[in-house]
Amino acid sequence: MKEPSTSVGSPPVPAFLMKLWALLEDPSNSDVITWSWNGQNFCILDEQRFSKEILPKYFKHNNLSSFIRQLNMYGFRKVMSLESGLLKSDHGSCIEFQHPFFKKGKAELLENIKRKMSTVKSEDPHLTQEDLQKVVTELKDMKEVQSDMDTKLENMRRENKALWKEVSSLRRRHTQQQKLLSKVLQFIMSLMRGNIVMAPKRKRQLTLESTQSPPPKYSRHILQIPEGVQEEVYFSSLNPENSRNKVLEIHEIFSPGEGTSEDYVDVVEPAQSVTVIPGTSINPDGSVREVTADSVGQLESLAGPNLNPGNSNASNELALDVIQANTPEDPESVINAILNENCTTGNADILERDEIQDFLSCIDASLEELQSMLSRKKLNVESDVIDEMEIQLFKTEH
Amino acid sequence: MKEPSTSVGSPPVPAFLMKLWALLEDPSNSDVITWSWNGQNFCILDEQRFSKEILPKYFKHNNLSSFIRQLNMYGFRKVMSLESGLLKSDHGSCIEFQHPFFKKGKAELLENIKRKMSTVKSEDPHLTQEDLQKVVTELKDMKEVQSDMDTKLENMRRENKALWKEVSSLRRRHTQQQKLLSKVLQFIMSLMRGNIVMAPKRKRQLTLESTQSPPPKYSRHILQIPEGVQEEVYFSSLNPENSRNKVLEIHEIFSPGEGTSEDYVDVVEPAQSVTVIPGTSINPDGSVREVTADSVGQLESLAGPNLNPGNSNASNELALDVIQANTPEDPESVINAILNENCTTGNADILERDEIQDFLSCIDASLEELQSMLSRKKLNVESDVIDEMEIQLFKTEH
Amino acid sequence: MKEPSTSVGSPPVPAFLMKLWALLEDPSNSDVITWSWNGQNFCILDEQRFSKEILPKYFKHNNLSSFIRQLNMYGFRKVMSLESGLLKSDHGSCIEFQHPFFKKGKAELLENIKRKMSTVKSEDPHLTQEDLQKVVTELKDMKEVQSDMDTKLENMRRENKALWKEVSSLRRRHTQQQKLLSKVLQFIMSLMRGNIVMAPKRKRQLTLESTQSPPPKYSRHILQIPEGVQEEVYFSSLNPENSRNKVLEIHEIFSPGEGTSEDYVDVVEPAQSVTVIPGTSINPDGSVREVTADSVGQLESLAGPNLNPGNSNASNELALDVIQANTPEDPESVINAILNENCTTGNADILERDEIQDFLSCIDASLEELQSMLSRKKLNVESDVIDEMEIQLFKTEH
DNA sequence: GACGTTCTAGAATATTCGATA
DNA sequence: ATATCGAATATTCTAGAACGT
Repeated sequence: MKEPSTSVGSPPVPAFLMKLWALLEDPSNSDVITWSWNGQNFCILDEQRFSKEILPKYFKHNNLSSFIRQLNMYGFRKVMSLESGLLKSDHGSCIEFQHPFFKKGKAELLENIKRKMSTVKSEDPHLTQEDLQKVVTELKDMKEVQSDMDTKLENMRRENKALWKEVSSLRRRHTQQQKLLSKVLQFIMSLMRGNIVMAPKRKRQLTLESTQSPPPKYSRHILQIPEGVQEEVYFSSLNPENSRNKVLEIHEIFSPGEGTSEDYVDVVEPAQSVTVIPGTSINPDGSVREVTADSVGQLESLAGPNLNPGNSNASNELALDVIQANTPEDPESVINAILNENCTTGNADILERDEIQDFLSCIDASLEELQSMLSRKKLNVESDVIDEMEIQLFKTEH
Repeated sequence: MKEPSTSVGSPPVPAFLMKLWALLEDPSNSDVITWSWNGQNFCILDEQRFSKEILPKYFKHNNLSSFIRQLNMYGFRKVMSLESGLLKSDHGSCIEFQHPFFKKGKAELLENIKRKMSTVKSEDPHLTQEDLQKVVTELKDMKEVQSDMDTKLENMRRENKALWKEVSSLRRRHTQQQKLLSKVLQFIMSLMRGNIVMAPKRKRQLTLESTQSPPPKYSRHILQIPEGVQEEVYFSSLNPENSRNKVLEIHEIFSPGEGTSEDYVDVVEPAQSVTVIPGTSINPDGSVREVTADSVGQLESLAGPNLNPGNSNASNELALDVIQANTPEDPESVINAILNENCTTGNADILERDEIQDFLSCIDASLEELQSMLSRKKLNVESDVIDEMEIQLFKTEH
Repeated sequence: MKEPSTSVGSPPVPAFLMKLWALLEDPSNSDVITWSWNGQNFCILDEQRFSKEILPKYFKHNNLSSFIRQLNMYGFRKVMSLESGLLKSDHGSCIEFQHPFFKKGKAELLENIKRKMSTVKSEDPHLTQEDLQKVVTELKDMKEVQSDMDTKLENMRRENKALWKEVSSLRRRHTQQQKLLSKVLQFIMSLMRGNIVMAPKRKRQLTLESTQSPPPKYSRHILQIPEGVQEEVYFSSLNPENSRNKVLEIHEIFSPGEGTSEDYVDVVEPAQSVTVIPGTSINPDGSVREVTADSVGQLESLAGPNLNPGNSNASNELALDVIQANTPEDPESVINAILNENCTTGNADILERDEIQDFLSCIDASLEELQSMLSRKKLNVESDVIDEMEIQLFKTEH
């Protein structure tokens, strides 16, 4: 008959299991406790005698409950018999237990039977309550924190709205300033030229293509001006190819009838008001509206205000259109466009190039005129010229 | 002998207690189970007989353990006897139990004995524990997330501070630039007029107060320039309709093709320089300080230091004051003011007025001086001068 | 005949079901309780005998109601027979029950029969459970809130990036504009000086190095201009102290008394254009890239492409270098630098110096050239023309 | 610290009673 | 009135925990 080994090398089988095994193997106990008929389980046939006679021989007690406790501790389970719940089942009290690794004749399985661990986990249910309280407290704290953060966020959103508005305003003003500056430049240049051109005979010469003088050496020189020098851009507007009439146009521009300055804002605004605020957009009319991520608003470009005077005035709009075309409905992409837009490339260069060209040709023209003029005589500013000017002014202001 | 009542009115005493009481009161059981010597506890003298003979007579089972379970359920405790630890005390196995409200002869106390609640809560403690663990884990995660977000927020706050400062700086510079530009314009205008006035015969008239000619219509007239039309202020005087000189060029400048009127806003814009940062304000001197929502700080304007020269130095302050007056202590409202501020209205006009005044008086003064100067000598612009000028331009662009 | 197994691995079938099954399988009970004709249900044929004879053999009671209670507990339902509506059909009182998983011969279905849960729970665990549920719900809510906030944050980050880029662009353009303006001023100045200096006697003096006359007071004067007063730089050359014309006015304008350098910063400002965005930096070329707090990137300046014409093209780089030197690797500190940057100090002076030098030399050169040019021809502006203009002006201002 | 003994508690099912629809 | 259910108690089996070895 196989005996469970307590040899070294293998984990020692607990004493209880060894005793239980021995207890069952002892034929002298077979009328009190024995394997079940198929050797799968074991049965305590006489509870009374077992506890009072057998148990003390193997253990330090005579309590069936203690024995059962041990069985449970090692994972044994009671086998429910049909007659378990009988009202008058006085005698057939067969207490049957079972364990997957406790089978008759299979002593080698015993080492698989593990005692349940001490379950050292303090007072779970009790602590749970305390912990839950802590959790609730923390939750409350976190909620406050969240609330604070949300407030901060909202404040920053407002800040940013204001910032965008401010930047938009700055941009607008800058554009206008730029235009003003351009005008001053033009004015200065025309003044110079004007003084020259003013000569009665010279008027004709303003037509660009019709000069007989040698092409301006200067212009050649000017052409060598390194690009990237934006300043030159602005001068481009100075050189109307054949400017003779311009004035009329200006006139219109400057006299919007009532001419309250605010009127200009509106009229103007649409064109440059291209500003995009993520989460916020500034409408063409200057009003700010929110653009939630969810309700994607319309894209708007940051494309700077066009200062393009003269003929190159469409360049910025162009750039804008490009962006808008790409992302007509997606603010995200607009933002991305802004963020990814290479400032050193793209429209800037284009503009610059154009402007430079413009500028240079302007200067060429001016020089040409100057040359031709100067070649003949001094400049005389004649009264009729002024006359014309004033008349012009008068009209426009109306 | 008193019998525990099951009468109405008082909470019914559980069957177990009634049975236990009856069981102890029955003298026929006294050799198996009985009150202790002092009537404070009760003892099971013969475990075997008790479970197999007595119990079935009172309960639906014959298990001592079930009986003990009930005792425990009602709060009874086992009384540890001295011989409990003895190994061979098989016979004196007196199982003794006790309960504060279970005393011999005190049946009225029985109703104080409460069965322990069912504690049936499915898998509450177990699942609760697991769930609570999950909750705690999530809480920790969320805390980290919160922390991260807070950091991000703080960074953005700093960013925005810098942004505001930057924008403030830009605005300030823009304003100054604008002023500079205005002055240039003034200068140009006065120059032009100066040149004109230079005419020998006309000199007189330019002196404002000391002319025999009609009183200075100009100054008077100038003052009548319609407000709000700043551009016209600056340039209107320059371009008489039919003038063939300057005007031409200027003309071009002013007509950037499509000629959106937006260009004009800028000139007026300076008035807008009142900006407030929520949570952050930029002091007039450019320093940034924090304004928490709690400790509402004072609103302050981004309006750069006023460089207003001459008499119009109060214009910016004016605009600022307006806003501050409205919202002297509430940054929120200031932000709102910015956001809702109607770009086409407001202080702009005020400023304009001032600026115009300023401008006009400046011009007046300039003219005066020019007159007096010019009265002595005459300016001659020679053609080669122009030449040089262009050369000069070329050089600088290098 | 199949017997319901109590083997391991499968959830144990409750005793009640086992007993019920055994009870029905026992032919000795067939006259009291049995399967229905089709094996779908089972019937209690004799209520009396069933409860009083059969039940006690299987259960701890003899109450039909208790048995039925158990049936209900396990989901059995009574089958309403046709005679159910009959008034006195006591004899054929066939009590029939049914369960979808309780079918004759289908013992394997028994394990699908589940007892209804106890439903009752004590207060403590119950509340704990509810509380935990609340906590879990709150946690979920908070997570959503967090997610929302994170989204908002991200949007704002993008916004700010765009803002920074925009501001950078504005700054760049402003700087360029400023330079343009400076040139205009220079030009005007040289023009003026030309005009004035044009006076035969004055020419000599303008030549800087080669004059026999007293050294150019202008240049000297200019050099003496207190630093930090940039405005004066630009114009100082214009107004030799005693010049009585325009220049004076301009002068005043540009020197706002105390003349803290900050006022001039703007003119000079380009140097300050070093701005760093926490979490985001704008490269010199204007592109924006992210700078995480972790991987601290390099500070970079917003300083637009340097448009510095002439010799002063290094000014911007200079300023940038200064800041970078201070905080070569720490974006935080850069931000701080921006925030704490004293607008009235620092690099501005440096730049100014350079610019001034540049400017002055430019002007000197211009003057020289102008002188030499003007010495040859003269421009005559005739008075009557001027007259007309002024009249015109008067009119237009209407 | 693992194991053993004991007492008590947990948990599921079982039994009973009464409420409810 | 019946069928189902709620709830308290009861019974059983298993687990927790204290204490000792």
